[in-house]
Amino acid sequence: MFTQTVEYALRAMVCLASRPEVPQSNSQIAATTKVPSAYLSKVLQKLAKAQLVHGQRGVQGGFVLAQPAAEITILQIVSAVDPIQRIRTCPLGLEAHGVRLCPLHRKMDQALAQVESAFASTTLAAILAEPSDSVPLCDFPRPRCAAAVSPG
Amino acid sequence: MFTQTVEYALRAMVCLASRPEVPQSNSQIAATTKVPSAYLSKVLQKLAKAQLVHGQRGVQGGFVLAQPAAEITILQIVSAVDPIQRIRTCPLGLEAHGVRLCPLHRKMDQALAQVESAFASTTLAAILAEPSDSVPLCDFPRPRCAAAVSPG
DNA sequence: TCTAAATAGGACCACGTTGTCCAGTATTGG
DNA sequence: CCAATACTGGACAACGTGGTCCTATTTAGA
Repeated sequence: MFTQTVEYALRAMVCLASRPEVPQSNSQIAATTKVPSAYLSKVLQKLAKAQLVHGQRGVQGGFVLAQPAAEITILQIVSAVDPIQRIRTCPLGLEAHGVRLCPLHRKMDQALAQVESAFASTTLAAILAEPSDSVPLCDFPRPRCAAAVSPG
Repeated sequence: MFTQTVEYALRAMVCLASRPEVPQSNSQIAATTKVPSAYLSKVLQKLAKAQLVHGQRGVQGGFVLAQPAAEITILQIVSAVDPIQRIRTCPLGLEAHGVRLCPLHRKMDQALAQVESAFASTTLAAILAEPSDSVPLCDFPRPRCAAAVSPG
C-alpha cells in the first residue's frame, strides 16, 4: 500500500530526528535504517528539495532536519517522496460525476482522506516521544536508548 | 495509493452487481467500465479464482456474481486482486520489535487498518444503494437509471 | 594547496505491474 | 457434427519503481 520509498523516507527522517544536533552522513543513516545507501541518497535528495532536510557537503558534512521535529508531519514526508493521490474527479472521465464523485469513488477517496488526516496529525516528535516497548530503528527493547544506535 | 488493478476490479464488480440477473461478457463489462478488455479478462480471472464471480463459457456465457451483492465487501474484492499488506513484523527485521511494532510502524499499520476496516464494512449493495447525485459507471446525473448504461 | 570526505546528479539495469495478442477449450444452437 | 461465442491461459511488450554505479562538485582541515 505504501511504497518502499515512503518507508525509506520515514526511516531516514526518524533517524535524523533522533539526533537533531549532529549532521549524519548518507552512509551512517543507511546503516542505522538498513536502507540501500545508493538509493537512500536519492530519497534524501527528494527530502532536501522539499525543504525537510538540509544536506551539507564536504568533511563533517551530512544531513540535518531543516525544521524542528515537532513541526514536521508524517504527511509532509510522504508528500515529499510519493504524494497520496486523492480522487478529485471521476477516473472514468464521466461528465456527470465531475467533482461530485459516485459512491464508489467517494468511498475510496474517503479512505485516502482518513490516511491523509492520520498522517497530517502525527509529527516526527510525536513518533519519537510515544511510550512503547520498542524504539524506532533501535534494536534493544527497553527505553532510555536514544532511539538511534550510538555509533561505536 | 490503490493500484490500477484494484480500481478495475471494483468497477467490474459494480458493473456486475448493477444487473445481477444476466451474465455479462468481458467486452460488455469492458465497454461499461472503460477498462482495456484484454486486461480486464485477467482481472476477472483473479476474481473468479477468489470465488467472487463465476465465468460461464460459450454462447450466452459471461460473468455473474458468485454471491449476492449484499454479501460481497469492498475488502474481499481488493483482497482478491491486490491484498492490503498489513505490517505484522518489523520491516527492519529488528528482533526487539517483533510483533510489538515501534511507534513509526504502528502508526503506519493503523492507517492500513483504518482502510481495511472501512472497506470491510462496505458492501457492493451499499455502494449501489447509496443516495447520490451520480450513479457508478453511469454518465447521466439523475438517479432512476439502473447504474449501468442499458445496452442499445 | 592538496587531499579526503561527503553531497549532487546522471546513466543505467532488474523487476513487477500494466497491457496486448494469440491459441486452446468449453458451450450453445442449428 | 459444425460454427459461432466466449472464457482460459500462456507469451510477450511497455513502463515505472527500486536499486546500482560512476563522475562532478563542494568543503574542512592538515
